[in-house]
Amino acid sequence: MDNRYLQQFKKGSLEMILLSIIGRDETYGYEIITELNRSAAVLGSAKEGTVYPILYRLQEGGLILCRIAPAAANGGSKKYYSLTEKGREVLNELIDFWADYAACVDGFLTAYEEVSK
Amino acid sequence: MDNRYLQQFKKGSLEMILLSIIGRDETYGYEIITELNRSAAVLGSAKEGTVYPILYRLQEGGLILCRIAPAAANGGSKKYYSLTEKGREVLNELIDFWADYAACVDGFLTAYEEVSK
DNA sequence: CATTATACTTAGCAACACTAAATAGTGATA
DNA sequence: TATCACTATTTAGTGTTGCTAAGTATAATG
Repeated sequence: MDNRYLQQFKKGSLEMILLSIIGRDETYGYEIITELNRSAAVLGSAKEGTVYPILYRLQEGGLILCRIAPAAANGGSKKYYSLTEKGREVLNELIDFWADYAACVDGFLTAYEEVSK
Repeated sequence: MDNRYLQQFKKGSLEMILLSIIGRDETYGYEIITELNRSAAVLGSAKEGTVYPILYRLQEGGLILCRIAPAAANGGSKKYYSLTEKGREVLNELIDFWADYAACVDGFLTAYEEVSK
């Protein structure tokens, strides 16, 4: 299974996933990375160079906001992110849109399977 | 709803969708475009600059092969594409992978909805 | 003091969908 | 026959995204 497809599938949905994680409770980049690597093996291993730029982009777009916490035990200082009102609205729209989109894709795949079986 | 997300969601899955359409029956670029625009409104309007490069890429990778048909009534000559054995294998793997991937995404989204309701 | 773990930053790259325009053949219509 | 509409394909250039790979910085541990 070519790893290229995984990389492409992620596009767009990774941003939505980060919003949904932050929407559960405020969290920071490193924790998001470890969470993804622990509970989402199908996504492959999430890297810093992927996650942090998404966080900056979301902040830039006003979808999340940042609270800097002092350095905790054994580590650097954390940047806690939480959803803004706009972020929550966009996430809810994205969730609806994702459902439509996935249903559309499934439509093509089942149509293929109907014919090819 | 920012149109940007749609464009990103498509990445990777559009290639899979084209494979599934070709896998139903041999077809050509223009027909794929009209089919997408007719029955997949959620994908937005499919453009030539999107579909044809994917076809070339799939052919390059040995997933589909091409048969040139003479000009039909009222139109130019068509290039009919069909799945190769390799293409069928890859498509089947992609379908399985897509199911896992979509389930993973849905997992994050429902986890968010559990908390935020 | 070196190591380990935590936490964030960023320059450069590759892949993909899109924009936009072009080419070319066919049939109909005036 | 000149023009238009429709069919069908091609392709150069662009923007967004995730990844690679390297770096900075803090604090506990031994």
